[in-house]
Amino acid sequence: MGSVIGTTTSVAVDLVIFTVRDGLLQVLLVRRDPPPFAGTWALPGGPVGPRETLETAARRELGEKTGLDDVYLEQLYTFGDPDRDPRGRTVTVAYYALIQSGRVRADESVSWFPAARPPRLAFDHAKILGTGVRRLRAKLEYTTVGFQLLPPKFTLTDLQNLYETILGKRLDKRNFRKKVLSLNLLRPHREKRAEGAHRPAQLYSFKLGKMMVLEGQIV
Amino acid sequence: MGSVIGTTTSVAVDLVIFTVRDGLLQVLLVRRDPPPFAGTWALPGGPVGPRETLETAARRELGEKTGLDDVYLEQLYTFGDPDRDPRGRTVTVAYYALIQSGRVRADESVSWFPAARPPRLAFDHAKILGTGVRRLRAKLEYTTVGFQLLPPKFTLTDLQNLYETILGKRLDKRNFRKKVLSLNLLRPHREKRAEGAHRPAQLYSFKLGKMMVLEGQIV
DNA sequence: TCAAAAGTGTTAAACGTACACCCATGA
DNA sequence: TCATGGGTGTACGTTTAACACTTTTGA
Repeated sequence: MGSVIGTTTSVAVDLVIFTVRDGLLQVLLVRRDPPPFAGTWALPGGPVGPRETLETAARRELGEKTGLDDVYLEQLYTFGDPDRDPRGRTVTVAYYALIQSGRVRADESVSWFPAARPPRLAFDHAKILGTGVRRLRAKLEYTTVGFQLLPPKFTLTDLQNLYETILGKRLDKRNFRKKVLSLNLLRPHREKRAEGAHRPAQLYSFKLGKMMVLEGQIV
Repeated sequence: MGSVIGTTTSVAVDLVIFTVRDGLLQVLLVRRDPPPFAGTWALPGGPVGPRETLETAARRELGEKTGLDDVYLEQLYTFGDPDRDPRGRTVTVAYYALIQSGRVRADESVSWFPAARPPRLAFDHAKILGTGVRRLRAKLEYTTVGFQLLPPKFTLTDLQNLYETILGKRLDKRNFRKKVLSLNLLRPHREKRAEGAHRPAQLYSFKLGKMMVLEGQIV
C-alpha cells in the first residue's frame, strides 16, 4: 500500500510461444546476446513500458519476434522469486501464445525447439515453459484453444494429430471425429485436400474466431 | 531484458480472501486509511518486500490481516494497467485464499462482505474480486478446493450448502451425496452432530490435506 | 492391383439425472 | 405427535469406449 523506497523492481513480460511442427509441440526461443546467460536460449521477453498494459507489452514483444499480431495470447503466471535474475529484482508476467506453424521465419537467433526437450534455458525459463505446457494441456481438453494452432483450413486428421501430439496419447479416430463434429464448431469446405496416393481429405475451418470454453471435454 | 531506467514500478500483492458465511460467499475487506480512496474498502494487500517471493508476500499479508498461516492460497492473476493506481505505476499480483468462516475476527476496519454485492472498492479491486469469484466457481467443479472452506468436521449437508452457495444453483441431495461419497475423499467420524429437533447428521472430514484436481466433475 | 490414408456404425458399460419417501430427534 | 432436517434407491436416457472394414486415390 505504501511505496517501496530504496528498492528497484523491474517488471517484464516473457512469452511462451507454442506451435505444432513435425509432430511435436514446439516453443519459440531467442538466443541471448548480452550477459547474463549470454549465448544461451531464452523465452522472448522484455521490460514493460511505462505506459503499457501488461498485455500490450506482451503483444508488442510477440510482434517484434514473430511479426504477427492476430495471435491467441493469454496470461499464464507471474514469477517473482527475488533471485531469479542476477541483475536485480525482476518480476515477470508470463504469457503464452499459440501460432500456426509456418507463420514465423526462424533464423540464427530465433528458433523453434521441442517443448518437451528444450536446450538449457536462461533464468527460470525452464520452469515458466513447464508451467506453459501444463496449462496448454489442461486447456486443450475443455476449450477450443487447440484450433488456434491450425491454419485456416485443416482436416480432421490434422486436428487429431494435434491433440495426440500435445496430449501425448493416441485417440480413437471414430470417437474423436464423432465428438468433434457433434460440437458444431467446424464448417466443411467445398474443397478437399489431395496429397499422396490415397483418398483426399475433407477440409474444415473453425467457425468461431475466438477461443471458447466447452461444457464437457473434447477428449 | 534491459533495465527500465527512469521508471518506477511498484510491485504489490492483493488478496481475495473468501469464506462462506450465512449462506453467502463472502470476501474479507479492509478499510483504507490513507489516500487515495481513504475511507473506502479495499482488498488486503501491500508491497512485496525486497527479499520476498510473491507467495511469501501474500502469506505475510494474509497472516497480518487474519492471523492465520495454514490457509489455501493460490495465485489468481496479475493486474498492471498503467493507471490503476493514481500514485504511480503499480503492478499487483492477486492471490486468492479460502478460509473457514469463524477463524477470523472482524472489526471496524477488517470485515466480511458478500462477494456478489461488495461495497464500492478502491482501485481496480472490483475487477480483481470478479476474477476471483469466476476462478473459484470454475475450480469448485473439478477440484477439491471447496473443502478448504469447511471446518475439519462437517456434514454432507454443510458441503452441499457450500456448493449451492458458491455456484448459485440447487443440487439434488441424493445425486450429490452419491457422487461425493463415490470419490472416496471423505472419512466418516464416530460422532454425529445433533442440532435441533431432528435426526443428527453424520460428521465427515476431508481425507487429504491438499487440494486435488479430479478426473471428472463433482457437479 | 497395391499401398496409403480417409471415412464410417454398433454395442455394452458407465454415468448423469430425475424423482419421493422413511428415519431419528427434540420440542 | 409433530415438525424438522437426515438419509436412502431405482429407472431411464445419455455419453463414453471399444472395436474393423470399406472407400478413394496415385503410383
